[in-house]
Amino acid sequence: MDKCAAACALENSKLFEGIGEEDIKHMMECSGAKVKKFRSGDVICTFEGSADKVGVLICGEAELERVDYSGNRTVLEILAEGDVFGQTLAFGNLTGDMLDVVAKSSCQVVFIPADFVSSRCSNACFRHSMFVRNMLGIIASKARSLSERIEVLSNRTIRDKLLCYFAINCAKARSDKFTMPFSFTTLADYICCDRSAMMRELSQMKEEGIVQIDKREVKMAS
Amino acid sequence: MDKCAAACALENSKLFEGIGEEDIKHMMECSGAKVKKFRSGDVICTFEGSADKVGVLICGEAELERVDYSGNRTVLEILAEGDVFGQTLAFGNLTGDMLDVVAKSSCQVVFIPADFVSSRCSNACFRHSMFVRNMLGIIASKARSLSERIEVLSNRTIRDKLLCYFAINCAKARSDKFTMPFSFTTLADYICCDRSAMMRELSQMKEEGIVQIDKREVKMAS
DNA sequence: CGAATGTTGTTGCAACTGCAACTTTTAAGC
DNA sequence: GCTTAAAAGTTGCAGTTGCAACAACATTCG
Repeated sequence: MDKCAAACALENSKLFEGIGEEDIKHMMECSGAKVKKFRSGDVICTFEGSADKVGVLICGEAELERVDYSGNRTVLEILAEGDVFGQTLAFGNLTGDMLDVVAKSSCQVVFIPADFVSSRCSNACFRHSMFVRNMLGIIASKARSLSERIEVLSNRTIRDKLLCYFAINCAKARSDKFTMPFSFTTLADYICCDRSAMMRELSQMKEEGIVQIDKREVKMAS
Repeated sequence: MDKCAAACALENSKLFEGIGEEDIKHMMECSGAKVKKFRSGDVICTFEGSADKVGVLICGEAELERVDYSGNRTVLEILAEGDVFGQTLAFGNLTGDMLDVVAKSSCQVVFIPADFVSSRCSNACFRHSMFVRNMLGIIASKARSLSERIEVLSNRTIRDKLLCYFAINCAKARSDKFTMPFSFTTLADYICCDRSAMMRELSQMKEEGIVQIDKREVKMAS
């Protein structure tokens, strides 16, 4: 038995916030949604001929990854509990690269047919509008985090990307320090640059006294 | 009189799709939304102490721009008719840089208090849920275009960024060519690199016969 | 425990890119 | 139609970055 299955249930998800257990059950039937479980390393979803479903990560951690023609892996998105992914919402995979969502720990995922979200519920579920409203909140926060990443990526040098990323996270923590949610290897993917080049830049910044780094805690000089 | 004011009205916006003219009028009052007009060059919105409003570009073109501490202008987003912007949805302006939405032509914008979108309508408007559903569609398409840009930016070299951008747009046009919606100067901002460096790369690519460029029409070699 | 796997940290070098400083073309405004 | 501003197109150069190839830790797991 994995932790995930025991600890989490549908009613804890942002998606069903404010909706009673009974109603959720009814909606799951009404929409034709399905819950699936995955183990760390499993491919949750590939953007190939997949039907138009929306996936919601109920619990666990996952990543949306791209593998381009020359084999480079890029983390396009880091997905946490409550995050949404899906063909309609994300990438149309227009470039032909491999694109998939991979579990980074034990995961539980709900797949909901996209038309249930966007159309009127044909069964006229009582809670349907609440569900749409919750979905709105989730996607809005997704848009926020995408925007945030673009803000980081819009910087032209590695140093500026790092400073921007650090500044944003310090601001979030309302402090001059914060703890990175992932490894430096993943950070390099997140800011889209070579890991060794990033490490070189980090070393220099440490030497110049701009930042202090202890494990995954980053502290910026005032 | 500018074209914009004559040609467009609220009911043509995606936001009010499927909602009757009368209902729209009622909702506008109910929500406390306001319509404002802008001319090319006007600053539509600054992300300073602004209240929590959602802006919808009803007609015209605008850009979300950032000006960093050293004066570099970056186009963070290109906004077209029906696009949404706002503090909650976009950047929290955590880095302290200047951030504003600037009109690129005559524009009409609706400002809607954010709580009207996310909360239950206290007046229990009949069309409120339809409105939320439309907003969902708009934000989802925004998330899509943000994702698309991240896909472009995640490439490490200018050449790969260009190829990615071209590939996506050819795929959208279902053709081996497409017409750029903006200038090369703006494209450089969009892919976040130096314009002259981009032009240099483009020249080389033309020489190598990878692409053909005529004005704003880009054609890729099969 | 020891092996295997993943993360951190470094370095040399060639290639790429940002910057500055121009000229030439287009487009826009009066 | 003329003036002005914006966009396109070039180039040299110095500084940055990607790439390849390691070494040193750290973690996980049978």
